[in-house]
Amino acid sequence: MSVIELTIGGTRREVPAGTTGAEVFTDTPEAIAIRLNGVPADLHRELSDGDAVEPITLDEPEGLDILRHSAAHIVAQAVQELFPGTKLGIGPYIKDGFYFDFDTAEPFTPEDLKAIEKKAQQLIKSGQRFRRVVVSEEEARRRMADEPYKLELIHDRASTGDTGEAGVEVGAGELTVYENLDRRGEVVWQDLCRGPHLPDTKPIRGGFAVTRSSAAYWRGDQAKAALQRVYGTAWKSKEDLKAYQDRLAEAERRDHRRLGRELDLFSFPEEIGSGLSVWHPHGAIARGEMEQHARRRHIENGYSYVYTPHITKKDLFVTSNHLVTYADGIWPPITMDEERDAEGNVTKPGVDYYLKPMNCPMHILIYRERARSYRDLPLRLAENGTVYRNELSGALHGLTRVRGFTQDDAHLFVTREQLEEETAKVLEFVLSLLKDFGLSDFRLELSMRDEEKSKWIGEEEVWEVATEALRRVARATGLQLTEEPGEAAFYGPKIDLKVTDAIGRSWQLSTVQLDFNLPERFDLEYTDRDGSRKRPIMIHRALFGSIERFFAILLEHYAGAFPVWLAPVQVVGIPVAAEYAPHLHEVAERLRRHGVRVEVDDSDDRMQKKIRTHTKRKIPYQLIAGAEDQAAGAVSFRFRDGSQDNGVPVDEAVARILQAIEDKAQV
RNA sequence: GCCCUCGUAGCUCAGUCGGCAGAGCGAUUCACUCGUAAUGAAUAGGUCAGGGGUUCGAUUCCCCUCGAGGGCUCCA
Repeated sequence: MSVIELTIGGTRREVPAGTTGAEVFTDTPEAIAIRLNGVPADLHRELSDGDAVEPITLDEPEGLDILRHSAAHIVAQAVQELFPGTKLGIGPYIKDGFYFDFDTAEPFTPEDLKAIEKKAQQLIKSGQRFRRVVVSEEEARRRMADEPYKLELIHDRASTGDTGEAGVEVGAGELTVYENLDRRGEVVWQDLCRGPHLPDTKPIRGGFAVTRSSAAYWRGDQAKAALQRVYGTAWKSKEDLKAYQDRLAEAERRDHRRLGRELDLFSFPEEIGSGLSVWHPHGAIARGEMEQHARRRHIENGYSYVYTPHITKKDLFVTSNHLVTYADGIWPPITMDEERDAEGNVTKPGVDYYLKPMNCPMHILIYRERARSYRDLPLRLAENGTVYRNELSGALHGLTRVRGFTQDDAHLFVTREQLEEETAKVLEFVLSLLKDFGLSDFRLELSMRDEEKSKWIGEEEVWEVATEALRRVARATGLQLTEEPGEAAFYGPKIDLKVTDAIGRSWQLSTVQLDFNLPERFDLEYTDRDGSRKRPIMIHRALFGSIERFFAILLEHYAGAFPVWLAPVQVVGIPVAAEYAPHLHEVAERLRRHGVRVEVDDSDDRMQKKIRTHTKRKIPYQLIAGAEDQAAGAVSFRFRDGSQDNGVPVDEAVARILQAIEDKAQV
C-alpha cells in the first residue's frame, strides 16, 4: 500500500494513499469541512501527497458559509419538490444567511414560504448526505438538461472562462455537481455547484429558518428574467439563531422610522411627496442642536459659511457636467419665461432651471467671483446645503434615502503643496466632531483610481501624489484602513469613513473626496507667489453626509435616548401631588434661565402614570418632588433606567444637569 | 423604475365568506391628590388611502392612481 505525506494542522504525517479529510479528522467531530491548501473543501475529499489540511468548524465564518450554502441547496430541493417545474438560479451564502433564486410560474406567497420551510426541515431531519461529483462539461449539460440557467452558466464558462458572480456555481477549476442522497443512498436531487458542502444535513438542524422572499433579476440585470428569491438563515445552534432573531428585533425596535413617529420627531406627509421630510418641533430641536454645534466647530476650524439657492439655470450643471454624469438623479426642469402664440407654438424659448443635486458648482462660483491668490488658500467654504435628487421610488427609505436632504457640505480649495496637510486637518476634524456625537468606532476606506486609463481624468502624477498623501493621512489616524483599488470616482481619489453603531451595524458617513475635474471645468485659478497662474485642487467634504441620514443613524444608535444636550426635552418635573407643583415650577424656571429645555407635568395623571409616560418619551431627567423634597428644598432624580437619586438640593441638581449638558454626557 | 406584500380612528391592530364600522392606547371632560412604569368613569373621533367598475347594495370582489414595507436595481 502506498503512502502519502500530509501537513495536518501544521504537523507532517504519513497516511495511506486515498485517505480523506474525514479520516484525518476522526478525532475532531466538530469538523464539517477542511481547508485544503488554504481553500475550503469537502470533508470527504480524497487527499494527495503534499497537501496541507486543517479542519473547518462552525465556529469560524467559513464554516458558517458552508452551512448556509448547504441550507440553500436544501431549500432549492424543497422548492422543486413542492413546485415541480421550477427552474434553478443561483444560491449563494450571504451575510447571516443565504438565498436561492428560482424561476417559478407564480411568485411565492407567505404560505408557500411556510410550506418551503417545513419541507426543508423534513429534508434536513431525514439526514441527507451531500456528494461531490466531478463531471465533464458534456456530463454537466446532460445532468442539467432541464435547467436553462445552469446551462447558461456552463456555456458562459466554456466560452469566456468568465464565471462572474456565478462563481458559487461554477468555479474556475473543474466542473462539479453536488448530489443530495437520501438514507438509502439514492440521488434525490442535484445541482451544479462548486461547493464545498457539509457532509450531511445534520449540522443544519440547529438554527435554520426561511425568512422572506423577493424578486431578483437573473444575474442582477434588469433586462433579464425576473426570478423569485427565497432568503433563509442558518446558524450553528438554536441559541445562535435566537440571538440573530433577537438582533433583528432589536434593530426593529430602534428603527428610526418607528422612533420618529413615537417620539414625534418628523414625518413624510403624503401630500408633500415621497422622500420629503418635515421636522416636528422635537425633531427640530435635536437637529438644530446638531447643526449649531457643528456650525460652531466649523467656524473654529477656519471654515466660512455661505448660502446658495436651491435652483439654478441649466448652464451651471452643463459646465459641471452633472447633467450628463448624473442625469438620472436630477429632477426634471422647470421652464421659465417661455412664450407661445395662440396656436401654442413657442415664440420665445424659455430657460430651464433645475433643483440643485449638488452644492459644489455654487461654491465654485463664489470662489471665482474674484481673482484669488495663494494668500486666500486654503479657502474653506461650508454650507448646510439642501439638495434634491430624483431617487427611484423603490430606493426610498425613511430618512436614510430621500429625495430632498441637507448636506453639511464643504468645499476646500487648496494648492498642491497644501493638499496633504489640509486633508489631514479635515480628517482629524471629522473624527473629532463625530466623537462629540458619541460615535467612536471608525474605519477608513481609501478609494484609488482604476487601472483602466479611460476611467479617470487628470495627470497620473497628480493622482499618485494625491493618493499617497491620502494614504499617509489615513494611516496617521491609526484607524483600520482598507484600500479599494478601482473604487475612486473618475475625478479623484477619496477617503470614506465608516462608523459602527451601538448594535454593531456599519454605516458609511463622511467622505473626503479630492477633485481634479471641476477646477478644470470651471477654469479655476489662483496667482502664486511668483505671479504665475495655477489651478487649485478641490476637496469635497461631507461630514454627516446628509444631516437627515446622520440624524437617523444617531437616533438608532441611541435607540431614541439621546444624550442630554441633544434631547428635545431634557428635564421633566413630576409632582407627587398637585400641591407640590409650584416647587417644581420654581426649579424649572431656574433651569430654563440657563437654557435647559424643561417641562413640569401638572396633568391629572397619577404620579406613576407620569413616570411611565416620560420614561417612554425617553426624557433624560425626571425630577420628582413631594412633601419631603419640598420641605428640604430638594428634588429627587429618576433616570431613564429607573435608578434614583433622592433628596438632591436644588442648587446641586441644577449644577448637575448643566454639567451633563456641557459635557455632552449620556445619562 | 421592477417584483411581491400592504393601506380600517392620532397610534397599534381586530373585523366584514358583499347587508348601518370595533378594541386598546392616545385626546377631551369629570371625580380622585396619590413617593418612583398604566386610578376610575364619561365623551368625542373613521367617505375603511383616492378614483373608476361589477352588484339591489362595496370598507369587503375587479381595475387604475397615490402611498408604505421587504427585496432587485441604483446610491454622484
